[in-house]
Amino acid sequence: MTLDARKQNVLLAIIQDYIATAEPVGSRTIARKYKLGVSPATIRNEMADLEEMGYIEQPHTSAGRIPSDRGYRYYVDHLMKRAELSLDEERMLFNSYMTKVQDVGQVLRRTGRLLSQLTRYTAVVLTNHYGKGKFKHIQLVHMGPQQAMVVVVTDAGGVHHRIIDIPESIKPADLETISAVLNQKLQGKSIENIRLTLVKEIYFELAKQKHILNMAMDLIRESLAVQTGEKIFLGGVFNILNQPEFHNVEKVKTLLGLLEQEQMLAEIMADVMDAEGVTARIGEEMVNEQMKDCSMVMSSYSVGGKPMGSIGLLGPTRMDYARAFTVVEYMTKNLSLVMERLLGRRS
Amino acid sequence: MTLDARKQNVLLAIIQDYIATAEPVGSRTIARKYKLGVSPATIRNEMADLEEMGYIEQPHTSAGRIPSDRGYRYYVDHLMKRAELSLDEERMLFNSYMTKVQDVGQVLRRTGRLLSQLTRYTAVVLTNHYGKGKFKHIQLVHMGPQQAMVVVVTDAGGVHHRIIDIPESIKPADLETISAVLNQKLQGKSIENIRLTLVKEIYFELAKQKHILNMAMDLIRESLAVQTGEKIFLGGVFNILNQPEFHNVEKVKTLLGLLEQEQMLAEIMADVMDAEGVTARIGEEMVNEQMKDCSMVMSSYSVGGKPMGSIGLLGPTRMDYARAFTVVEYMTKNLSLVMERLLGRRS
DNA sequence: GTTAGCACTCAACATGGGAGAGTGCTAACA
DNA sequence: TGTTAGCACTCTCCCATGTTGAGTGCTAAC
Repeated sequence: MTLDARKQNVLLAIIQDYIATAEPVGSRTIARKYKLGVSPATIRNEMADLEEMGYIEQPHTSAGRIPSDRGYRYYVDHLMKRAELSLDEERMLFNSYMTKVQDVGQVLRRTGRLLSQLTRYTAVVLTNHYGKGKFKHIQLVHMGPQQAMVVVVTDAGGVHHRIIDIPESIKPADLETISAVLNQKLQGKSIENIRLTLVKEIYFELAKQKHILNMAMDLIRESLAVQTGEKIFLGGVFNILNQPEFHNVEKVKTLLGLLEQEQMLAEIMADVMDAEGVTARIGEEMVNEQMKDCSMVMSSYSVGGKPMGSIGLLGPTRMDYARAFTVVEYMTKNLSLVMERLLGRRS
Repeated sequence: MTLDARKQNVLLAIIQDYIATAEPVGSRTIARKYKLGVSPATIRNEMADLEEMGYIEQPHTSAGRIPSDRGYRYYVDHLMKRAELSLDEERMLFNSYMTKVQDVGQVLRRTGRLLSQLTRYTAVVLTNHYGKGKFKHIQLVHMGPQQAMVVVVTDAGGVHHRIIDIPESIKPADLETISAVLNQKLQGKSIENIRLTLVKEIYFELAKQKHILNMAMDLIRESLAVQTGEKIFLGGVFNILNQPEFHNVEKVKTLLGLLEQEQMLAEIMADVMDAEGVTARIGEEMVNEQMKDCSMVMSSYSVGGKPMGSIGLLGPTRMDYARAFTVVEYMTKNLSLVMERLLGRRS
C-alpha cells in the first residue's frame, strides 16, 4: 500500500497536472513538465503500476491517465502541500472582515461569498444554532385589529418573527403585558427546554387578565415554535458552470437539484462536525450517489469552544484541494473570531 | 399595419406552434395541424407577406419561420386568448394560500415559488416597501458587555435587526429606558421622515440620563439607517435550464450573471409599476442588450390601494404568454389579498 | 533497472455524399 | 383574381469514411 518516492512523484505530477488542465495526463507531458529525471517509458511503467493499485485510471486506451478517487485521497492524505494566499487576497479578506458587521446572518452570507470568490467553487455555510441558543427577548407588537407580530431574539444573535392572529379584544397594552410576563419567565432559558416546564407557570400568571387567557396558550406555543435546526447559506452556486466537467446542462441540472435539498447538505456537513480541522469528502465518499463526481472540503467553526456550524467548498473531484484546504481553514478561523466578537463572548 | 383575418390566423398558428415545439414552423405543418382550409402553397404566400412586414423570420433558407419580437408583440396585443388554470392548479394554489402565513418575506418567497412551479419559468418578486412604511416598534436587547441588538418593526411587516457596539457602562435597564423613549417618540412616524426632525427631541429626553447620552445619538442614527429601498426574491432560477434555448452553458452563465444584478431587475420592474394590469416586455424591449432573447411578463400588486411591489415571470421570448399572463394576473390578485389580510388592512 | 523503438488503439476532426424539410416560382385552374 | 399543384433549388442534419495525433504496451537493447 505504501508507494516509493518515484511513484509518489509520478502520482503527484499526474494529479497536479490534471487539476490544472482537466485533461488526461500522458507520460510525455510528465517527463517534460515535471523533471523527474527519467524517460517517458519509465514513467509509463510506473503509471501501469499505479493504475493496477487503483490510484489512477484510463478513460480509454489511447488517452493519458486521470486520478481515481483513491488517488485523490492519497494525495490529500500524504502528498498535498497547503497553498498560501497571495498578499492581495490576504488584504481583501482583511478588508472584508474589518467592515462593520451587523448581524449573524450577514456574517454567514459574507463568508459564503468570500469562500466562493476566493476559489471559484460553490460555498456552503451551515449553522446549527439557528433557532437554538438561549432565549434573550420576546416582543409582541400590535399590527392590526386581528394581527400581532411576535419577535424572538436568541443569544446566538438570531431574530425570528412571525405574524399571528389575535382576537380583536386584545389591545396593544395587553400585548405589552404579555410580553413582559414572557420576558420575565423565559429569561435566559434555552429555547429547547422552554416548551413544557414553563408554560403552566405563565398560564397562571396571565390568568389574572382573564380576557387574554384564551389566546395566551396558543400564542406561547406559536411564538416558541421557532423554526429550529440548521440553516444553510450557499455562495457562488453558479461557479460550477465554470468547471469544464459541468459544461453539460444535464449534469448542472441534477447537481443544482441536489443543492436545493438542504437537508442532505446539512447531513453531509453535520457528519464532519466532530472532526478536528479541515476534512475532505472525495467523490464516492460523498453520501449521495449522484454527487460521486464532486468533492467537498469542510471544517466546522465554533464560538466559545462550542461548535456552531460548518463551512465547506463544493467542487468537482478534480478540485484544487491544496487551495481549498487553505482557504477553508483560514475562513474557519476568521469566522469563529468574528462570531465571538459579534456575540460579545470571549473564549 | 393591420392584418387580414387569414394572415392573423397564420401568424397565430406559427406562434402557437413555435411556443409549443421550439422548432421553426413550415407551411405544411400549419396546413396539417391548424385547419385553415387552404393549401400549404397559399400559406407560403401569406408567410412571405408576414415576413416582409416583419412579424416572422427565417433562420435560414430551407427552414420554417419563427416569430420575430414584433410578431410576439402583435400576438400579445391582438391575438392572444388568456389560458385558464386547470382544476388541479386552482386547488394547489388554494391550498398554498390557505396554509398559515407567518410573515411578509415568507409570503413573497412562496409567491415566487408558486409562480415558477406553475410555469417552469423564473419568477421575480420585487417589494419596494422593504425598510419603508411606518415605524411600529423598536427594541434594544442587551447581547453582551459591549453589544446590543436593535430590532425595528415597520407596519409593512418588515423586521430589521442589527448588532451594534455599546459602551460597557450601558446596562440592560438603560437599554429598556432608551427603547421606551424611542418607541414613544417615533410611534407611527414614517421611517423616511424620522431621521432629522425627531432626533433632537429624543436627545433632550435622554439627557436626563447623562451616562447614556454619549451613545444615544449614534444609536439612533444606526438603528434608523435601516436598509432601504427594494428587495428582490427569485424563484425557480434553474428553470431556465429546461428551456431548449438555454442548453448552452455560456448563455446560461451570462443570464445568471444578469439575474444577480438586482438593481437592474428592480429597474425593469419599477418601470411597470404605474401600468394597469399585466404587462409584457418582449425581447429587444428589455432594457438590457444581453437579455434580448428573453421576455418578462409583469404586474404590480398593492395593499390598501397603494402599490407595494411587482411580480414577474422571466422566460425566453418564446415563452407561453397566454399562460404567463393568466398566472401573473391570478397571483397578483392573490398576493394583494394575502398581504392585506396579513397586515390587517382592508382596502 | 532504464530506455529507444515500434506497432497498435482510439478519440477528435474533417470530408463528402445522401435524405429530408422547406422554400419560391411558374403555370394552370376555378 | 385568388388558389393550388408541381418542380427545381437550398440548406441543415446525419452518417459513413478517412486522417491525424496523442498515448499506450511490449520487446529488445543498453
